[in-house]
Amino acid sequence: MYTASSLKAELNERGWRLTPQRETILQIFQNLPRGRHLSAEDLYNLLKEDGEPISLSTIYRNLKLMSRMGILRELELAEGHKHYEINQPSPYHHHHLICVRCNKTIEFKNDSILKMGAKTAQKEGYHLLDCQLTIHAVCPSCQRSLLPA
Amino acid sequence: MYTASSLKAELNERGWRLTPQRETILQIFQNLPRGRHLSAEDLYNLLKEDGEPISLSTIYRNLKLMSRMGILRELELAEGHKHYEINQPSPYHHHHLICVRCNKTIEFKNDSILKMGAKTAQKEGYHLLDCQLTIHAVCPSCQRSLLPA
DNA sequence: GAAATAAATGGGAAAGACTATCAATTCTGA
DNA sequence: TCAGAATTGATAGTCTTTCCCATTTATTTC
Ligand SMILES: [Zn+2]
Ligand SMILES: [Zn+2]
Ligand SMILES: [Zn+2]
Ligand SMILES: [Zn+2]
Repeated sequence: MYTASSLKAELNERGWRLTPQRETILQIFQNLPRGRHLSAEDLYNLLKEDGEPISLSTIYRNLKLMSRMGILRELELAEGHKHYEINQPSPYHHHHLICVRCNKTIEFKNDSILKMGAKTAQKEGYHLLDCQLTIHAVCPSCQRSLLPA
Repeated sequence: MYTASSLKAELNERGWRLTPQRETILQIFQNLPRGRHLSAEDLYNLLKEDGEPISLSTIYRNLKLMSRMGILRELELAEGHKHYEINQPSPYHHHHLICVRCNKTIEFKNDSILKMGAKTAQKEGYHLLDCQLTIHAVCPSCQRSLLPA
């Protein structure tokens, strides 16, 4: 769990700075309910409605930065744009089962997957940032529908 | 392993057709060496060089279609565009360890992950198409480099 | 096998997500 | 307090992917 000051420490370590925008973004994701994922646009609109807008440029820049730091996870839950969520360790770490037709997403947990991922990264000398099992499938209701594709 | 006629059967089942373009695309992916992944543009150029060009529209349409059918896998190996490879069953099925800085990708196998994915999909009544463990990390040489971000 | 029906292709235009640029602002450390 | 460096915000630009539609091709029917 990041606090403003632990985020600051980690940023400073790399010669970067803690800004109000970065702190706000971190807080949003930390308080997001389980199973909620935000796109850049979602976050932009959410902040605008809350009366503390952040420019889209800054949002895109920081979503990428925080993903590269391992603070956020970058998810492909729908076509055309990415979604983000906070990257949590073992008891909260989870994966996604996605319907490729309607994008209905189910989260599920499995500790052994994270362990295997960490082991694989270590074996190759890679520094682990995120480990996600993504299952592409067709949900029950989309199976019943006779719509094409 | 798909043949032209098994692909035709599967297409016809859904009211679709086997075209020379679809057959060509399937062949390309089936003959691709291990560890090679193609973007839409890669495939377009490859076919053009081979003297049997297919339009970009058709390529995009069919990469999507064949992914939705479970014949191809849609991978996020680099930012900005997708990569595709043939979707193979258990002994050949594999996953990806990706450096988020230089996109160096290592493939690795793990049968238990596919089993877990299949089990999860089944439990929720989803029809499985693809199951991929994606590990985002920083490779050894990028760890040594002092470049920002 | 020819005609009718429906699906697929190709080409170009369009959409839409993301990035680059740069002047103005803000943070940090001397 | 001041200089140097990083960050922001606004906008223009890039680039992948989708849309549109006339033409072509595959399948079905007679
Ligand atoms: Zn999630
Ligand atoms: Zn669905
Ligand atoms: Zn692969
Ligand atoms: Zn690297």
